[in-house]
Amino acid sequence: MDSNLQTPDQIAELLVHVGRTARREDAGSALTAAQWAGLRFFARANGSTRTPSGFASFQATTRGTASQTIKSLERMGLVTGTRSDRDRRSVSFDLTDRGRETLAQDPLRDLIDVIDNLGTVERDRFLATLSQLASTLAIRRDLPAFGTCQDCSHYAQSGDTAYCACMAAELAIEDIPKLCASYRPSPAAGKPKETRNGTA
Amino acid sequence: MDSNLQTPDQIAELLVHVGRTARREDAGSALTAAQWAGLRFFARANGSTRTPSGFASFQATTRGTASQTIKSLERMGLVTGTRSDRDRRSVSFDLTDRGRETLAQDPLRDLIDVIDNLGTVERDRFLATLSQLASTLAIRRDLPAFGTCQDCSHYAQSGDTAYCACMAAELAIEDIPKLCASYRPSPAAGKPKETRNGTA
DNA sequence: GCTCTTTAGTTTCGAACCGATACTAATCTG
DNA sequence: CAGATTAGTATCGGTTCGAAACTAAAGAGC
Repeated sequence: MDSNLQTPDQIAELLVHVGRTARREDAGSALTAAQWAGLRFFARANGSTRTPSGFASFQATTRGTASQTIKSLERMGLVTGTRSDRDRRSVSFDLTDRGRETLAQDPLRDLIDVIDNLGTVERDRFLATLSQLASTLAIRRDLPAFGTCQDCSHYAQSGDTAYCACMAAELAIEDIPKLCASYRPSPAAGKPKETRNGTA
Repeated sequence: MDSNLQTPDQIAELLVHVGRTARREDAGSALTAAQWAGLRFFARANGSTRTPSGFASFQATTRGTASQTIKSLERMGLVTGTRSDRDRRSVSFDLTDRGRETLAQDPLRDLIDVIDNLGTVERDRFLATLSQLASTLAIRRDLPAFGTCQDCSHYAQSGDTAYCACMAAELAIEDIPKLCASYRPSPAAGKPKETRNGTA
């Protein structure tokens, strides 16, 4: 009971610790921590999100810093940028083949493997709690929440096609499980309840 | 099901992301991220662990870097070091009163509050999974696991006094819930089973 | 006793990371 | 079409961090 009071502290610290330990091992590795983060981000974020600005807010850093990191990845031939047609200011980055090869050696793989060995139920529960922490924390800090489209309240599935109320457009199939900067947690996120198809 | 394959990736990335977001906010804050980490560590680690080396492996950094961080904390009057009598090479650091005051404004408090708002069951489950990840990952990386003495297989309670098989000595009461670098997960860690007072 | 090795801690140096600032260019507002 | 806003880039300087070299204490082997 006395130890119960400091449990949240323990958890918070442990969480930071695991995050840090997992990221580490950049030494001797081909890329720096920031570069790995970039590579991961561009692999997992949807089309409208994998821009310098998107990466900057995901990393909780400035656009200038993000731009540098991206440039270094580009110099190494791991990502390529293409300007958007709809907004000529905006640049979207994709992994090259070499980028994908490199990502396969992500030092985070150790952590991924360890997570993979959890039971399905435990893993899903863990993910649910973790997402909730992420959203709540982001709201508290007034930062974008960064969840996947499929869990987003902007998301609606109608027949074969998916629709995003935020973009006011159809959603590419490959973008459904990807990260979006405009993510807004849907009311029942994480709980495998029956879906309430409300007013949307 | 196809999304199931990448769930571990998602979790891993999210974990790193939350860790990073939570640590952030050093800007405008009195201390840097590394300094906060040090302050936290020296507040939560037991006597034989809160040394420069202990901090270094907890942070997954080098002893040199750890030494610098500690020195800066010492200059600010937040920690004080005392040489061990048993080993004149070793220095143990404690928080000063100012250190404790400062720690109360830990930017991690946001995350702690968010965790605090979880239900008890969910929180405990989350902690159990997280600790398991931490231990497994540490073993895989051949790093110290850093758990609390009370969950350690070296720990034995006999009547009023606690004993640590690793130090081959009695354990101070205040050290029982603290972090130790020599931590080894006990077989039934995390599961609130009845205690098996075995051979120790 | 004495040497060799290992371990705790510190120092120094160079590279990186990152935030701030100033800038260009495209879009939006009215 | 002028002003405001937003996406992205370039440059500068401070901070941090990892690698390597170093001192000093403890242990190992004889």
